[in-house]
Amino acid sequence: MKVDELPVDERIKKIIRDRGIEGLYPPQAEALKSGVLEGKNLVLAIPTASGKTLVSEIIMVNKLLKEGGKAVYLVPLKALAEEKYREFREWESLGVRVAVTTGDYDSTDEWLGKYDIIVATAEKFDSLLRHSPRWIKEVKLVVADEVHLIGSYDRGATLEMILSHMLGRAQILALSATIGNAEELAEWLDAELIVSDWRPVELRKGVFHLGTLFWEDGKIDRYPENWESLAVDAVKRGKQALVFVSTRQSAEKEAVSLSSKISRLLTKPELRELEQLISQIEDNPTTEKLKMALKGGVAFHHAGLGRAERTLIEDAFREGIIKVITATPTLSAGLNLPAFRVIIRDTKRYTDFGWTDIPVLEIQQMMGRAGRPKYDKVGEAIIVARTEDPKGLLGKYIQGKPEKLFSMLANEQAFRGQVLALITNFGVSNFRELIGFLERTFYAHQRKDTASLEYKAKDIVYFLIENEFIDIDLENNFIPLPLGKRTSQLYIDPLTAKKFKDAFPALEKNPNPFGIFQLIASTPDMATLNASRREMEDYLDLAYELEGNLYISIPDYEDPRFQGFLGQVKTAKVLLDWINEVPEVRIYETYNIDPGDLYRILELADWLMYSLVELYRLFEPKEDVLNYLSSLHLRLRHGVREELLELVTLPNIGRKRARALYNAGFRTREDIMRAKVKDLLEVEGIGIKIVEGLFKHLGVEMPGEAKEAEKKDGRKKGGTLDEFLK
DNA sequence: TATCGGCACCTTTAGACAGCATGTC
DNA sequence: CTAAAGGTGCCGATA
Repeated sequence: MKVDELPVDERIKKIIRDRGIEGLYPPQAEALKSGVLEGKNLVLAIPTASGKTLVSEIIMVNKLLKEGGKAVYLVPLKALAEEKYREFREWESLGVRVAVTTGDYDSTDEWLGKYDIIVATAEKFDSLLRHSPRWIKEVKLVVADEVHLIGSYDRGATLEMILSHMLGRAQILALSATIGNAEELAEWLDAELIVSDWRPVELRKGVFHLGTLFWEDGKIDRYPENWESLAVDAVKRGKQALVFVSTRQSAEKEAVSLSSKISRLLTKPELRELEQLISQIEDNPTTEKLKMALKGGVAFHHAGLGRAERTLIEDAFREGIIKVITATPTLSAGLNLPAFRVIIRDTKRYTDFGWTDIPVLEIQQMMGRAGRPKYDKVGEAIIVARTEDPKGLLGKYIQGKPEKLFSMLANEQAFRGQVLALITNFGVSNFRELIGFLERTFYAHQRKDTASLEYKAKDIVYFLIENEFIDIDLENNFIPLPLGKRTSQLYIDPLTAKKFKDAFPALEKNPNPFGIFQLIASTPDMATLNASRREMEDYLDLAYELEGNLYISIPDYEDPRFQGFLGQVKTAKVLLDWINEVPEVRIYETYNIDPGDLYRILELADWLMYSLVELYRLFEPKEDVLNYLSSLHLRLRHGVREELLELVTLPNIGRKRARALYNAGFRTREDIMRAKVKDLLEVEGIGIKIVEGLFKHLGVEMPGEAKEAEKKDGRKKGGTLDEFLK
């Protein structure tokens, strides 16, 4: 189908043609002819990179131009939200205003009212629904990207609830990977269904076993026995490869190993570019290995890397500077990062239940990464059989069908929060109405019988009443209580809120960081570290040493919570180090964690600490305790001791610069306002740009001497910070 | 007696969403 | 519930 023939606004066609697109892919054309443009719901199950985004763009913009209102685009990852936001902004030339909102970004509900397309993570939109801003009723279209995540154990329920809420209130466009029961999903959504495996780049799939590569069409290629030759071969042919493995350690090891083989194939300019790349990376134990691998044009990619490193690697791979990435599943569902050849080294994964086969759906998504649309005629996806039977892998993952999707609404933790929200935020005022709502869900559609779900809902309602989240009157009507409302808005698990509430009496008597951090770490919303076998004794000792500061009693060795408790102690200790200004690198070394792990822990602890303070407010707070908690929250956010809290509010001043300033004698805002530029520049980490920012913020005129100082800037600074850290 | 190599046993294991008020090193 | 790689520590052999 030609773009010109599209039954949409002329301005849309022009923008598409300006992108260099003249014709639509068959599945795109089919989708647009399905009736979506007339307002019908649609489930579109087609491979990644076959143009789902363009279809949704056309549908969104056409609807907005025709009817006004708003479109919401839901994604599963924050990084994906940013990516889509950048893409959609192209439509701003038509007067369509685009916004992103995730936990990282702006959240003032009414602020979003000014925008037409809102890109959001599912959880963020769920949270927005709970706050019910006025503009919600203007939402006329919801696009759910990666809708198959409805079947994800921990996050599926959220998506399912959003769609249950919006079904009938807005048009729904559900974008899915190929799944086993797309019809079922479409029936539920009262939607047209389009399934296709058409791809813009041909995909060849095969299994590699001991040097033999069995293609699905029966052809056979021979390689050296080690699977690494597949990656080396791709680079030899001037292409790139993506290698999926199951553990971080493997990713790092294989990256370094491949690097030595691939560096020989690189040209001088390529090596120089890599050197340049390496010089941009900050030093820590994790990046040391990364740098080693990068010397040969290879990188590993996993959640232990910091954000800066991740984006650096992704960008350099897109530009072709990096030839091979070895990755854990971080990359399997995330960003758009295709490569000529995808090599799947592992098809098993470690979970809470031990080692399990990775679902067909996920392996197929990894394989779908093969082939760069503008550069390759074909893409190759190869599964490596090491100990497995190659025929079995071929049958299961290449010729086999992906799994069916199952509703995960009944997942206890997710359901608990959703039931609470229905009562406190969505006006469900008795059990009958609750059941009424549940009957609209995918769970009900799929299972027909909602008896077990009702049973669970009843248990949760009792739990909520017993713990004063809600009340129930004589006519069995639900009455939301402040604890329930706040818990739902804070978006924390009711169980987390209960733990906080139960701890308040003890906390009031002895507010202290260790006890509070252990409490936070014991919460189901927190990702805790695990104490390794050899660390166990250390953390047990620490727990006994600080026993008086804990708000719980230390579990017995035989207690099933024992192992978890030690992990909580370890997590609490990391947080303790953080607020005592222990340098990051030392934290990585001491606790054997990666930068990404620390970032994650801090992000969660910050959110939960805020929630703790907010909930404490509801229970006749004592002034001094409240102040203590607020101050501890700030220390946690900035990673500083109490005395730096004032400095750290200044722009561009974090824990390091604040400490350097403080030790150099600049202890308050006034100190800085009175300071000479020359003296400030003496402080480690403070350059002319920072001083300008500080003075601007404080409303101080920049004296003329500053220009002169700028020339001198760059020489060695006094080592105040190092001195402190000794 | 110090050092090395082999071998059996032990240990460990992916990822990432949410609040709020504005700017890290 | 369904594994496999890397690390650790012991043992004995060797110089």
